[in-house]
Amino acid sequence: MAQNETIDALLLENESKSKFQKSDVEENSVIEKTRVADKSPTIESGELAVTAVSGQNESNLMEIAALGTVENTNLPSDGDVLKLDDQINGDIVGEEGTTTTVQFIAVSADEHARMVTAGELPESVHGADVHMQIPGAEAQQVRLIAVDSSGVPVTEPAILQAAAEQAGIIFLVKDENSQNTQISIDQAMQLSMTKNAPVITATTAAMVLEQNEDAAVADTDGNETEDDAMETEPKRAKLKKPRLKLRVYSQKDAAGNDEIAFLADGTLPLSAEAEEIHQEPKPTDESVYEFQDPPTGGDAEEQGVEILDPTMFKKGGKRTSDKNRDRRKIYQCRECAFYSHRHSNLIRHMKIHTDERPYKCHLCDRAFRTNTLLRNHINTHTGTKPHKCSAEGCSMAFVTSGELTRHTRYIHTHEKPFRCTLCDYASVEISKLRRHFRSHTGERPYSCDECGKAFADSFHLKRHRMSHTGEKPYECPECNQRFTQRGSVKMHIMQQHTKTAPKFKCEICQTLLGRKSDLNVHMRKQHAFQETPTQCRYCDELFHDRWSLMQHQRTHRSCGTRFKADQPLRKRRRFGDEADDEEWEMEEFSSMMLESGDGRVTVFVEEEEEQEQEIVDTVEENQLKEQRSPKAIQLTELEPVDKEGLTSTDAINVES
DNA sequence: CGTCCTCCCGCCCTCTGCTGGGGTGTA
DNA sequence: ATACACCCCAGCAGAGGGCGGGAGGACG
Ligand SMILES: [Zn+2]
Ligand SMILES: [Zn+2]
Ligand SMILES: [Zn+2]
Ligand SMILES: [Zn+2]
Ligand SMILES: [Zn+2]
Repeated sequence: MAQNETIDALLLENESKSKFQKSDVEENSVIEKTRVADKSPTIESGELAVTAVSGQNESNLMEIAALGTVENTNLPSDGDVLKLDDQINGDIVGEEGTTTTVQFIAVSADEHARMVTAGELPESVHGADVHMQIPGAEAQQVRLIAVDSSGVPVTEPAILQAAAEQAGIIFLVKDENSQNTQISIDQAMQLSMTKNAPVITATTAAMVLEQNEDAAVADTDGNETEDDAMETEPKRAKLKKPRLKLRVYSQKDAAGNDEIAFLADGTLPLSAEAEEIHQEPKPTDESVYEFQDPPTGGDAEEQGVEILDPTMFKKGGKRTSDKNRDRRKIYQCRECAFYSHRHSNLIRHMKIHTDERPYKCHLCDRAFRTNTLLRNHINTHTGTKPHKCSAEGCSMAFVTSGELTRHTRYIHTHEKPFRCTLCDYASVEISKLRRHFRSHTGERPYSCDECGKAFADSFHLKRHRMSHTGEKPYECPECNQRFTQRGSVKMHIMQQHTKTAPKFKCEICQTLLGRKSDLNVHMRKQHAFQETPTQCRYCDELFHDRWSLMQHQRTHRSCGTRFKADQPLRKRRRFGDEADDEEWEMEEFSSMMLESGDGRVTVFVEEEEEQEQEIVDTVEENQLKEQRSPKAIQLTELEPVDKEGLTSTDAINVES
């Protein structure tokens, strides 16, 4: 890679140690710094932070180095960390650790060719041709290459996939329903080599490694307290999953400007510049999105472990604040993967493995592990909420400052630091982004133990379970009928008792329906354009939608076979200039249009021309409009019209 | 240590939209 | 008389907003 290029890296740590991410505030600092540096904006998805920077290279080469580091360290064999590594390398833990670093490089096809020509890459390194969606940057078609730290191609699918997952890169192809389907990196590479390869989108995903039934990470203590007994399985499992962390750092460039750069983990020789960077010590913070400027710390390698006492391990510090890699002791819990470099924090942590709750509330029978928790709890009894919202007209107050900050973002500033890389969604909290992202990936971590149906959200599962128990928690105060969801009883009251439910009118046939979704069904059933027309059972006429056909046939019955011009005012738009195939019989319309004689027909026809091909599309457009602007909803509360009394004039008026 | 602050998971809520059986009008 | 059509409506799921409270980092 050329010098002076800014290289973005996704530095990844496999943190199975229950370290948590930084706050939204820290998150913001990333974004802000990025802007200060006048670089591309940074967007994070899930726990992954990616920074796209074009760098000083005037070519439009986009280089993104993503490191998925898979390493074994000489941890004790009963340490329950780095299970993923065990799985991948199959190495015996306890021996000198081995490290497999998979480097993903996104280059243009041209650059790829150049690298091969220049001997920087073996010819055999093939990549995945993907549409790379990097937040804040325009998506680019790139070739994603996977090599190890020596530049040797990595081909083992399991390692590739694990590294891609660690790096938080996911690959999506559109299925026949235009839905994104996630594929493995190996599949992406295979697909890329085929003729007529589909468009593969590579993007970044929230990463929480699913260890699934890996017994090694299963909860080992079984010491859940009564208070915790209601915790669900997913929660328990999740707590023990290895967590992947990503850091993005900045440094000053030669000119002293902020520059997004990366810190590698000491294993990857990317360039001279990169070497220099990752010799810098890493920050001392656990933040995923920590944005240090300049970098102040570096990951020290995992050090040897020596037993401090029977209840804890000690091993080398994973971070230092010292360029010389001063080795700080860390104290590891023997019950779980937690460790800390403060003994006192470990002691405090150990309380979660026992039922010890020395701090008892004198107002109720709850007890807590720490005094702070007790105090916060007592505040809920007394209503003491020291952190008051200062926004005008807002009387909310909170027990903690963090709650206030969050409230302010939700209600007042609408600041949403967490943005989806695949759509416009943004959220105040990262957990919401994770949840949202599952709607892109289709991931459904919460499954019903009764029927196996899986859900993307824990609440969905809980709500679903009621369908098995037959539980109907909500009751209509008027008629005592019971319902499964609150929304249902609300609707019931509006429709049955207060009669305040809005009506939705079909603009084609004036039918009034009680719900928008019923209108949708009506449109699909009655007014959807059918490619193959149906012939009137009494004459030769052909119709492309059911309602028109039925209306027409009605005229035969009421008036013999005499034609009557109460035809539907639906005319199929022409596809391009094709004037043939199954056009509406315009002659019949023209008499009717002349009848109206006020020019409105012309307007009607023109509007129809502007609309998309099919009536179905029209309906969908209307729905979109409604979503954008509630005022556009046709919420008429008119008296129901007599369906049989429709005339062509009525239908025309709908358009006005 | 005690404490403050940060960070996170998960709970609960609403709004929204689809589905399919029931009931009723109609041909 | 009866089969059919179709709106009505509860059931139920998808998505997102807002908050409570527990655990951990760091510091005095
Ligand atoms: Zn407020
Ligand atoms: Zn999205
Ligand atoms: Zn179920
Ligand atoms: Zn009622
Ligand atoms: Zn209609």
